[in-house]
Amino acid sequence: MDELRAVLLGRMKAAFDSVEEGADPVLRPSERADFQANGVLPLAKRLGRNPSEVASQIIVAAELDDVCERVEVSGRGFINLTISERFIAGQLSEQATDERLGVPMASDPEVLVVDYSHPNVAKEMHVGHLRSTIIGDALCRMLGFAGHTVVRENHIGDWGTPFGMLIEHLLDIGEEKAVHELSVGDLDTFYRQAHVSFDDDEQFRERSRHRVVLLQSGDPETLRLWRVLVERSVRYFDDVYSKLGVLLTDDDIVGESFYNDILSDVVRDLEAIGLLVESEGARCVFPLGFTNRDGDPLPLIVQKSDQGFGYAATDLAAIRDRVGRLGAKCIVYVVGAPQAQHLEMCFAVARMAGWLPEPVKAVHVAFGNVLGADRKMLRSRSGVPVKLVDLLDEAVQRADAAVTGRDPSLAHDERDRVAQMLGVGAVKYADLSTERTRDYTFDWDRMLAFEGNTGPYLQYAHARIRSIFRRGNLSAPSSYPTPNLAEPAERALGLALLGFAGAIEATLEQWSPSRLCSYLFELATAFTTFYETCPVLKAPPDVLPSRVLLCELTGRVLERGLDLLGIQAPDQM
RNA sequence: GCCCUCGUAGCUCAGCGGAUAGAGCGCCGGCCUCCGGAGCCGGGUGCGCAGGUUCGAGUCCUGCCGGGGGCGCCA
Repeated sequence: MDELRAVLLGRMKAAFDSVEEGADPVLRPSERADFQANGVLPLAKRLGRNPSEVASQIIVAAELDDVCERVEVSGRGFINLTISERFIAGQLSEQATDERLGVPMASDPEVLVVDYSHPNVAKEMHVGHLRSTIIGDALCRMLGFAGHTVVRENHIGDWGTPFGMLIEHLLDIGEEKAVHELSVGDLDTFYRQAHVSFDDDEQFRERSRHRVVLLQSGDPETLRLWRVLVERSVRYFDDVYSKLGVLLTDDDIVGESFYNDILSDVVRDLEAIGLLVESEGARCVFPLGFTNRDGDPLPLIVQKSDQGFGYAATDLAAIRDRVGRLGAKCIVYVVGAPQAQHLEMCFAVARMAGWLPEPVKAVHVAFGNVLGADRKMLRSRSGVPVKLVDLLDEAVQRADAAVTGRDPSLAHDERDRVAQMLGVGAVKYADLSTERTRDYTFDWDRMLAFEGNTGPYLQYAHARIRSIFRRGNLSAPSSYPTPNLAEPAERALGLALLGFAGAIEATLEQWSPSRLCSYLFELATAFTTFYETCPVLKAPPDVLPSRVLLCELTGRVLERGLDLLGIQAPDQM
């Protein structure tokens, strides 16, 4: 199905081509009409011609009679386009019968690897993991919906020197107690105590170092203890993921340890290519364009002076594996902004080594911090980072309080379910709706508000639609009429509905779920205006089916849109 | 010191080189015999500063100011 914007763009492009091959129409939404083409001015400038004359020529060439009811040149050469009601209505009929709601499948489906969440074994998940996990989740959902093959990879921290300390601590408190602590999700205590011992006890430090050696040399008992830590932690992560409602499963876990066996190959191959340089005892690659504070070349340390492998080695191995074994055409890293330089260096080295050959892309989807009311990194009263589970539990609790009493007809278990959807949805939406590169301030009252650009507002709009269907004893129509858009609110809602595909496209282009959030908010706003001015159940018989269609379609777009963000939409709330 | 990033209304945030820079919250004023008032309509002072590129700059470039981050063996 041809989406409205795509049709317009096609016509305009052809018309611009007829004046100058390849000229960009610069088609944009307009406040003065439905769309405007801004490309005339630069084109006329290049050709040294009169803008309004060029505009007229383009309008004739575009042949928009079946799409637009009004096409006019205004200002110094803008082309304003007003879509005809008939065309909008026709597009809506198509969208309504389309299971994909007008969203086209990608014309060039690719294999994409998305690296996100990556918690550390035996370490608490905090709000820092929240952003990576839900932004990554939303992107995976949208990429999949767009028809791409998405490989989710959860690169958990399951290897490295801290494991000497963690295993020794496990032995000190006893395996049974350790398993218990990890099982009930008390990872903070476990990790902190291990660290305290490491800091205070020279003997413990010595044992830890020795344990690292045992681990790396494959000592069976040490490996068994290591597995206990990993398995227990993974179970805990699963609990959090299930609370959060994200797609990640155990099958997506590709931890750092997965690459152990090929790290030496990475180093060997870098050496064979001649990229490896020994510096201060470490084996490094110096990619061009990176300097340290003295202006000297900055190394990517692949193998440390103690012969251990740095995380750069693991990251390089992962790139090679993802391109080579998985056939990735694009690798997406949903990782905090501070790692920008490290990732760029890894990408640069991988390119030099030929492990990231030209058409293959590597993208850093960076994000900012979650701040508390004091504008600093969100922390609990005691000053430690907030546990993700605590955050989610509180969200559900607050949502439950908000729902209680609002709708007495809800049964208790149903209310619990709704509180779950609202609370978790509110947290996710608050995060996703902020442009990801910015820091954002965490504020319970705002994110759980039922007004404004919030999760609950969108869920509410959806629930109202369902309510109409319940009250009117309506079911989803089996065939769709051509909608009547005589009322301005009907027309505006219709146009908003047709923007769904474009919103998803923009989101993926910029790897920024906030684009889809903005769209859904606009759609919900357009719906509420429609809802206020256009009665549905009490509508005259000739427009009733049309309004039912608009409601039904809006409900589906909202539900699908929220779903692509990883947010559930209850039928009542 | 160098590099990255952010700076938009009282607050929280949108703005893909285009016309008079938009929402939400809060504040003020309207609207309901009406499908869920958790609503709708109206009301406004703002792009950190200074240059530059452009027919046109919140958007691109340079410098400065301010917040955050990074800058060799933690991941």
